[in-house]
Amino acid sequence: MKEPWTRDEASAAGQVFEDRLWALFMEQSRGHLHVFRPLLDRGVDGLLHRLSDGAYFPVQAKGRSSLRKGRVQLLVAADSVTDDHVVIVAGEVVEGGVGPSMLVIPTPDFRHHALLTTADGLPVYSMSFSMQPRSKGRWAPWITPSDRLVERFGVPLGLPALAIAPEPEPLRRGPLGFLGETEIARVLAQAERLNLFRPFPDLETVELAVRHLDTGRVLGFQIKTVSVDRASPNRPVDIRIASFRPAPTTYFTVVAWMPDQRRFHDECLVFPSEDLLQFARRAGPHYMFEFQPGSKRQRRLDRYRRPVATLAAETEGLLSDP
DNA sequence: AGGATTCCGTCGGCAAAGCG
DNA sequence: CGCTTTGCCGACGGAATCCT
Repeated sequence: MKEPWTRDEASAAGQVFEDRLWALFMEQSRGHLHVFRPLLDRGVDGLLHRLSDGAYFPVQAKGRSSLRKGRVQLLVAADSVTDDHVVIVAGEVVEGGVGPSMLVIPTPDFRHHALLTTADGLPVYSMSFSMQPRSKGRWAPWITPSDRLVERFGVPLGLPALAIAPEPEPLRRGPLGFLGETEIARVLAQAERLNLFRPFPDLETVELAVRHLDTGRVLGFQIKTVSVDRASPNRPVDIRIASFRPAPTTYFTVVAWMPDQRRFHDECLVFPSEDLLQFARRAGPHYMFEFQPGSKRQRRLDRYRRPVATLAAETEGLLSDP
């Protein structure tokens, strides 16, 4: 048994707990559940993406480095558990791993069963739960063995590992793709009520997940970048068929970099992944179509053309209640 | 023997201390 | 100031013990 975490190590312990949690999800789901982490912490520590149906689960992780009489105690500010979509996952950090069981509980249930008290005049929820699963306290319905976490998110244990198609090109997403992804993140970051997430690790076809802070709805953007100039104003966009997973929550956006002007074209494409086959064709291992920003001749793409500047507002609209 | 009582570890709750 | 840990207390419930 090593020395207990000191005070200034406590926040580090929280980080360790988070990382072990994400690793557990990846390990237990065999690739069927992907982890996204926030670019900016706005109350959600991670998004779990269930590949079978595209569902997203926002997760708030609560790790404790010491038990209190064999129990994990949580005191959380009331205003930090107001989002009903969030699932709280709490557990213990032990040397080299996590405790044998965890609390996996939706925020509304947590608020309902925890004690609402005050700390220095501010409302705080207080609770504690035992590591022993035999206990039959009020929290028992949400206590889960740490090695069966994914079942709480609708992913059965023992699934065959999801084959990850090896990418033929060593640089599947080169500097240009990163530039486009960063541009979309920059534009979306301007929306006050959107929270951005990136996959962790970076093997998801969805490259950016966007969550609305008010409605809790999530969509994933697959970002494609083309480079256009006078000589080649019309450039192909290809999507690997092996990794293409259309889902109602998945959208594509295509931005056009203009290297001679060192900026992006004002026009981009935004379309639901389920629309792709309406205008793309098969080309070997890829689906393919051409994008020419500003063109009047690609009629089938017209309904998806957008000014980049309106992307944030458009995304907020997509995530608002219908 | 059977019911009542006591005991004790666990659980829930609350406040405050500790710490950078 | 924000966050986690610590101290302390009362309620609960199962089990051991006691009483008649």
